Amino acid sequence: MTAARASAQQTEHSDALGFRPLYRQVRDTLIRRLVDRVWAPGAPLPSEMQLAAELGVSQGTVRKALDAMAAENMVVRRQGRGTFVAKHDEERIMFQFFKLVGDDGVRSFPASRVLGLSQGRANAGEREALKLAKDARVIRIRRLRSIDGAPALVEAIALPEALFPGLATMEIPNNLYGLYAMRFGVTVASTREKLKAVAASPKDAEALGVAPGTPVLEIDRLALSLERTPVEWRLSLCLTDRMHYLSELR
Amino acid sequence: MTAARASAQQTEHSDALGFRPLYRQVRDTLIRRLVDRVWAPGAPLPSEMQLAAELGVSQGTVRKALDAMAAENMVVRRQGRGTFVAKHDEERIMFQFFKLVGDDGVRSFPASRVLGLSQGRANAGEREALKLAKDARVIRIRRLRSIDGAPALVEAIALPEALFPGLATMEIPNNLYGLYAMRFGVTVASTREKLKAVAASPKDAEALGVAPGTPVLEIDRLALSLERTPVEWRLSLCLTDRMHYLSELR
DNA sequence: AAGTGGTCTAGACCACCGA
DNA sequence: CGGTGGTCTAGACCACTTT
Repeated sequence: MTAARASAQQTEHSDALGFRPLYRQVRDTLIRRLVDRVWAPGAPLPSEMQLAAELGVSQGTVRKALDAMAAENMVVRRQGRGTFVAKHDEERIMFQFFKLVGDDGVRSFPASRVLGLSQGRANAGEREALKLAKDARVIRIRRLRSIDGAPALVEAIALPEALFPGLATMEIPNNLYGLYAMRFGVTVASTREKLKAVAASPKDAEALGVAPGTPVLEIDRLALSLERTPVEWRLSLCLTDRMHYLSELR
Repeated sequence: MTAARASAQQTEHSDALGFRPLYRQVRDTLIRRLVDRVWAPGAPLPSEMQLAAELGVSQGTVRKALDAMAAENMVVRRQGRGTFVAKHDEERIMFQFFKLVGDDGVRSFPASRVLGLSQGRANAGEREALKLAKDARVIRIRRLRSIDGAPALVEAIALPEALFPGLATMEIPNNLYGLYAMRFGVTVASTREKLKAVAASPKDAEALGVAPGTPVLEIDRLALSLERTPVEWRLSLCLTDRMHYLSELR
């Protein structure tokens, strides 16, 4: 984006249908750079003044773009220090994507134990959820997660193999989203969760150490990248006798 | 807030600890007026220019306050028309507070049938949830809600009697939040929901037409007013065989 | 045409941070 | 102290809606 941009924007203004404000174009340009890893997670972006000069817009316009990105948790702004690319550290995941809270109000991030790991052709459900082609392959992970040693949930995770080459041979960390970001350049920007109450199957009940048929909270989660493409499909079954899923609506 | 305000704000700027930006003070002033029903739900607020002149600040500051309130769903802004006080019509409730969606992706607002209505001293749970004094009284409503004639959920609702005098003698509409707003001047601005999977009790199972012990989704919802005081406590038990609770996270 | 909110700019000053 | 983001102002122009 150069000085020519500003006038290009003028013509876009005149367009009958597609009108995109300047700050939105700036936002999209910056998101593009985040996707392209121009700046690493945790690194500071150039200052508002520098970006404004480079992109040929006013500081106020850059500010509005950055404010929008901060509202979407893509960057973090710190007064007096700068604007930083959001990181996927445990704390962020815990508060942004992990909604399970102990009934005492304390949030605990559960430890994980991998129960199984496999690869293969995506089945119909996986293709549907992850929007994959007919012959695409997936990596599957099954984990048991515990809090204070007590089983809390079992997870079945499906990943497009194309996005995560070699993941199956790696050590699987507790914080998967950090791994996706660090090793594969994939940023989880949003999730869509469908919740149901179901009866635990014999297999899941055994893993969780409860009787088959025990009511468990099923969380069907699809994770999307910055570009809004499906990145991970995760089916979790949670024991909710000592914890709950917290949802705050405004 | 008059011209004197602007200088008062200057001194607040100098305060070591309590620093409140001008736009936030404007926002709080306007929220106060919403609470006091200076403008009815659905009515237009004065234009930005008029508010700016009246409050002795610039139009840009009023704009920032109104933008913040729009982000909190307190007002609705419409280009070329004006800024309006948010209404509690069915559509808004459906998309803002009602997160149950059919598995086919279609949202249906369930019809209601009142199963019971009573009044009395608040029990320990009700006092705790609604932050009531020891001898406070509550109104209790029990409803069965159905979609296409099929039972979908049972609700147990508790309301502080002090906030809703005479409600117990009224016709109970399907959209309770609209009633709270219209007849009692109480606006539900946000909710906090705790979700669990539980086994249906014999009583609830009978109401829902399922076998006792069937897994149901329990939604423990506390509704807060604009001033963030508890207004309603609602315990819902939902059948999730054909629907789910949708949660989108960014 | 008039009035509304939406965008964009430019400049001033303030609060916060680290060197 | 200098640099960062945060607030506030003022004015111009644009897009949308109603008259």
